[in-house]
Amino acid sequence: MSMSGNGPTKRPLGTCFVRAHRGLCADCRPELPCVVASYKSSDREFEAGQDLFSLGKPCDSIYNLTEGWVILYNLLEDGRRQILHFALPGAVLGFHPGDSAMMTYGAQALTDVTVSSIPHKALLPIVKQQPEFGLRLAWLIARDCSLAFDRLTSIGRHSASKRVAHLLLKLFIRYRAQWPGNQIEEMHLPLTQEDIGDATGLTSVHVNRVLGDLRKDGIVKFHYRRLQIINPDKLIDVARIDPQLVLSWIR
Amino acid sequence: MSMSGNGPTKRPLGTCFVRAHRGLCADCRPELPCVVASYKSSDREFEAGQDLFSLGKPCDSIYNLTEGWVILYNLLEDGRRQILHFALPGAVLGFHPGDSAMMTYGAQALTDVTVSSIPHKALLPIVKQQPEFGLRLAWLIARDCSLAFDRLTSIGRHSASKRVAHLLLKLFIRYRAQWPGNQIEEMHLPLTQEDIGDATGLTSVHVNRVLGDLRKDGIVKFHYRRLQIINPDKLIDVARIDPQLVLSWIR
DNA sequence: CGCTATCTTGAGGCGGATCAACCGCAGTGG
DNA sequence: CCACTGCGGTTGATCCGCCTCAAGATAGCG
Repeated sequence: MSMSGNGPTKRPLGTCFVRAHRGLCADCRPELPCVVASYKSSDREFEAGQDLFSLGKPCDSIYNLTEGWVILYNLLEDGRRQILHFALPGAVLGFHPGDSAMMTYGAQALTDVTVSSIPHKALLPIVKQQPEFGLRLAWLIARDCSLAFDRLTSIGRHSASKRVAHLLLKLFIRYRAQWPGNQIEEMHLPLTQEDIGDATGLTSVHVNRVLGDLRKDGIVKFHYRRLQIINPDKLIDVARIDPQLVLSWIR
Repeated sequence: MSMSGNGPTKRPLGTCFVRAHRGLCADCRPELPCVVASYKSSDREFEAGQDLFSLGKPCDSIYNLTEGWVILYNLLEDGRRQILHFALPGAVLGFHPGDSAMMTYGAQALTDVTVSSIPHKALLPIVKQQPEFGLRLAWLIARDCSLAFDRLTSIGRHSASKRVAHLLLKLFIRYRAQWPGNQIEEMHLPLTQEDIGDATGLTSVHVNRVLGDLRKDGIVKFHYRRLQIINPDKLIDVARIDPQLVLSWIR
């Protein structure tokens, strides 16, 4: 279940095939020389459904996601789940506060996934050789933190339909940002309605009703992991996101 | 409204007066040489209620909080608010994704506050001189991110009383961690019930009822900004936090 | 073709929001 | 000294959004 075949139909030739994933590697931000090239990072692959690391267990490496979708999640003792974050290519995973501490959340591959891993022990040497690496790492983590704050506001203060709309819009924009210059209004979104519920703090039953409403209102269709944005303006309105801000994301 | 006079009554002499605030400065993690000493960071003060930076405006410096409490928050168009994070001494504020971008959240001083500020422009030179600085920065931000994930789970999946208990317990533990070796069960918590509501996604009315229940059950008392933990074990149970984990925090 | 995961739809209940008083207390100004 | 004001907390009545439980329907897959 890779991302291939799910992409947009018309895609500009040339650089756009090089995904702008903004990770730790060399092609991400040209103005900063890259480190990973000089450090022999080892690639790993995970199948959809596998855990990259697990809740309550130690994790001795950080992962730089190069292909696929990963969710970070928390489990409650009664089996319910809260999805904390959707990681897209470029994300850094597993940089935890405190060396060799237990992870306080898990990471599961939503699709087949490839990552390059760097042991925690290697971080200090890398940083000494390439000081910019540390800043870039901080920058990537700060972005994830900002996304977490965003979802905190959504879950804490918005109604069900706004939460779902917000989630879909954000994922759509983040996905699209990986293929700059590309105009799409449809994408493969590897989620079940249960996943959407776990991310928005709702039950899958209620997510289903909300999606039905959004479809009836001609805003979005989400059916069997295919997301279509029918009316972007309405979606932005329902998601309670500043249109100005959306423009700045799209660039 | 400084923190003085609010501290615990019996405090071990000696090192415990040096607050372990784990910030960017030299006394935070002895194993890593510090940077800020070599960079002439400028101190600033803010009064309680003032904004360190505001939602939708640019912010050209990062702040290292040295004294006081700061909240990060979001405002909705209808005037409601979501508190995203409580920053305690040692925290790094204003390191935003993307240089000179608009802040997507605001920061307000809950008490009188002192910070040392470092312009964004100075970060790259600092990192080049002291590479560990970048790692420490990333580490601090990752910790905040982890706390945000924690609250996401609480708000998304727990009942009102669990959310409130979770918040109070976390704040208590984080406050106490600043004074290691100190046994206290009472603290000055500079929050209103409205603040607690804005942090937990509840209304102040409902927070009031929940606090009443917690008081009746002999778990905690929170009255006019004074928090007393009556029954820590029960609180840990209600907050749905792994007792093992709590122990590891307390050390 | 049966099995399982996912989606769909309905009925009923509850947790927390909303609306609306009222209290206690600290200023503050006459 | 007391009236006035404002903030924060307290309490009650009512309402509604979302959860829960339950029973199909549909799609994907070996």
